[in-house]
Amino acid sequence: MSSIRTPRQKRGIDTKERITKAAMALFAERGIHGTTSKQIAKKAGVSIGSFYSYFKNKEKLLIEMLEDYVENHYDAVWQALGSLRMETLGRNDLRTLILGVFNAYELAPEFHRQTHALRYTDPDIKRIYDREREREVRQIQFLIEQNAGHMVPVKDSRAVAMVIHNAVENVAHTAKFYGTDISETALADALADMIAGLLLGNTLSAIK
Amino acid sequence: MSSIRTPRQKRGIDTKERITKAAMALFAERGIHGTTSKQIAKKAGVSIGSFYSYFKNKEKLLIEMLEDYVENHYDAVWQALGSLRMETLGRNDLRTLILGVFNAYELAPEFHRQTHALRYTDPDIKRIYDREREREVRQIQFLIEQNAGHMVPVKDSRAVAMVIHNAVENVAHTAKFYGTDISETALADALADMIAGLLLGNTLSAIK
Amino acid sequence: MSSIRTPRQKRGIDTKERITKAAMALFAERGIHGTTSKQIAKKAGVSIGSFYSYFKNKEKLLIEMLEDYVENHYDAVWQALGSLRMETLGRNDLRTLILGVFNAYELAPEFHRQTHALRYTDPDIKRIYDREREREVRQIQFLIEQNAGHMVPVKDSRAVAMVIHNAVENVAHTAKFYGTDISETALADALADMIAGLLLGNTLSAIK
Amino acid sequence: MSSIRTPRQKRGIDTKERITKAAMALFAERGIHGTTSKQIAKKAGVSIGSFYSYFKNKEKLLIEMLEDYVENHYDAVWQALGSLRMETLGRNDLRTLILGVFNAYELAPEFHRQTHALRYTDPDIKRIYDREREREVRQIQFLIEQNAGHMVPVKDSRAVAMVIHNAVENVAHTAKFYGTDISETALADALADMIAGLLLGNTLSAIK
DNA sequence: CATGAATGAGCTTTCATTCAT
DNA sequence: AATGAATGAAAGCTCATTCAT
Repeated sequence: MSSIRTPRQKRGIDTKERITKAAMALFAERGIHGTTSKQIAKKAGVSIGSFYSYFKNKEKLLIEMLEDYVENHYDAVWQALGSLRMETLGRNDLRTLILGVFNAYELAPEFHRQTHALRYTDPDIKRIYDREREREVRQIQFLIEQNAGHMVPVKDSRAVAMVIHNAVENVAHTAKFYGTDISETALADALADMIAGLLLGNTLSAIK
Repeated sequence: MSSIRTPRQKRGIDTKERITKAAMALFAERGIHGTTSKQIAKKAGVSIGSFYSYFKNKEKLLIEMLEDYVENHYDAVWQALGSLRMETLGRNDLRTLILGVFNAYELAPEFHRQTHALRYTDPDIKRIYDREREREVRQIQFLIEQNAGHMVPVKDSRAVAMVIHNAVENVAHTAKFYGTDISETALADALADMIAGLLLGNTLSAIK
Repeated sequence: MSSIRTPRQKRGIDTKERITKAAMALFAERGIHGTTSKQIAKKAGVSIGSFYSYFKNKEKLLIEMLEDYVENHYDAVWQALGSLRMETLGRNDLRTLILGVFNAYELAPEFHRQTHALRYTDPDIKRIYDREREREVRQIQFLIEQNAGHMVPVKDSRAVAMVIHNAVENVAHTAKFYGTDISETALADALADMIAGLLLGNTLSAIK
Repeated sequence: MSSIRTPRQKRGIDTKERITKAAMALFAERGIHGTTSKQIAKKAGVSIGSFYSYFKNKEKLLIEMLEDYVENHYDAVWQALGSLRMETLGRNDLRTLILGVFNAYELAPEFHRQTHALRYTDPDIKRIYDREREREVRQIQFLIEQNAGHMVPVKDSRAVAMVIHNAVENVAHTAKFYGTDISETALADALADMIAGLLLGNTLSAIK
């Protein structure tokens, strides 16, 4: 019966958004597992019944929020790309890109952290993050292949792209989630050197 | 008060071990959050009362198991190190080390995956993994500094060590937790190239 | 969070009352400590979830019930007062008042007995009974002071009021809770004589 | 089987006493319900198995302790009596006796408070306190009857004795358990006046 | 005799979800 | 459409007591 409502009018859209906003705030504040559907409904100023007419269940709400989020995160990650000219791509451009990635985590760090935890555990969430990873790896791979002429030749561009992606992602997590006494710029420098060493065969920047 | 039993006799040690074994199996099978203390006790063939006389609560059991585990994991990660001579450390030695790290994940992959998820969420677990990371980063940093003579000079050895650690860790997670169509050896090759590019300034191996 | 429901509609009020009634019956039957929240819910024909949406916990239920009860008990204790004229207050009026107090215990003797036991032990319950005692002592003190003209002068009217209160209370407990072979009227007579001896300086009644 | 040990040798007596002492301290500290048999055994430096070979169960321990205690309490209550000459018993002697009763509560006030709470609830404890009350009431009644010549004649000496006992007991509880801003001496004065008014027909003391 | 490991019934409480109004 | 009262499975944990060693 009770089919899930897909809001078409303004009021419905507002309500759905209010729920999403409330959930985002509460997830950040007390964790996903620590937040109950009642709390979300209350914070959104909506009855629990309404909540369940907009979202089949808590899990579906989370999935929907996450799909939205990764879209935005992806855009934020790659927005710096537009301003770079590939033919002259150098170690400092890598550094800029990396800092752009770090920045993208400011969008909703707690939500990212919380959901990424579930990637190890929840198959639906894993699927979303895996799909996202695939997109980013392909993007990196595309860049490598497009610029093969200016770079050290690469045996397995997909493996290389994956390794670069994983390195950047985990260093971003260290910087943004786990914390470290090392500064973000120092991390970005080392990371840029490492990737430059691989792709550009040029480690002079590290020597400087 | 509720003094936790520290078993001294054979029987007590057996019991504690049986609980730990049962927990390990169940955590892998249905996840940490999906496993109840009653289930663990039942699988261990022990009363729930016994469970709670050996462990203050589920959390404490987990912590104790994890402390044990990371110790073993650390040993497994670095065991390949003994057979290497630093003066001649080359790209292929890095590759061997990396495959050794991948291998260390076979110890208890599901347990590692499940607990690492909680690193984002549970402060006690975060502390353990952070401590472990520190240990490994220091080890890498030590290697870098010891072999400074044979390597490309490095500006900030701690940041470099952290970046290398993060890269290897996340690629291992991709290989062992998230899954990918890329083979482990291809990943290890790309990773070895990347680190060699940074430290050895020598990417010919990638070109071969 | 776990916002406790304050029922506004008929259904909710019914439910809350059903819980209260069931609790009252079970407390009398098997004691407060011997009654579980599940039993109460079951007897009230309500789910355990409902129980906990009306009362934060068993303790809070008890407190709410007790606050209600002492209010009614107080009214019952003093209702006989209205018909007395102070200027002519005599030993027999005291006797009437005392029997009125005894009677007030018929409201819910088991509940009174059970909760009064906790006065020695539970701070919240102690607070309620202490507040009630204060109210009654003030009432007695007021009567003494209002009628100072017709009475033996009293040095410390508050101490005297407390002593009278305590005497009447404990004799009522003997009559209603602990039991004795002495009849209630005999106790009331002795008590009236004692108080009359103190306030009216007139113990002839005892001789009669 | 496991019949309860009645210790005849010194060591056994010591052990039993150590358990009793430990229980007394813990009952005072955390309440009777808040104390577990394990805690008692631990504090007594005895195994839980030993505990149960000296006492059939926690309840029996409590009963045994209480029987002992009321004996001592009774002695303490009446010790002031020896020094009084009945023929000349006056209001101030009553006051002295009352202060003696108050004092007797210093023996183990928390234990008295805790156990007296159970009088309303636990039949075995009720029996002990009822028996004790009977003893004291008889003692008072005896005094009244012995001194009938010097006193206002009394209709029902048993009822009078009960009323006096109840008054004194409850005022002692107010002073020692519930607490009040009225001083103990003020309470004793008012109480002495009240009893004197009943027995001695003499309230001049109150007037001074 | 002493020990303390083991037992397990039973308690309180939470929360995702449903459905009558 | 919106509401929120009602549900109940299920979790974590305690503690008096027993009995094999």
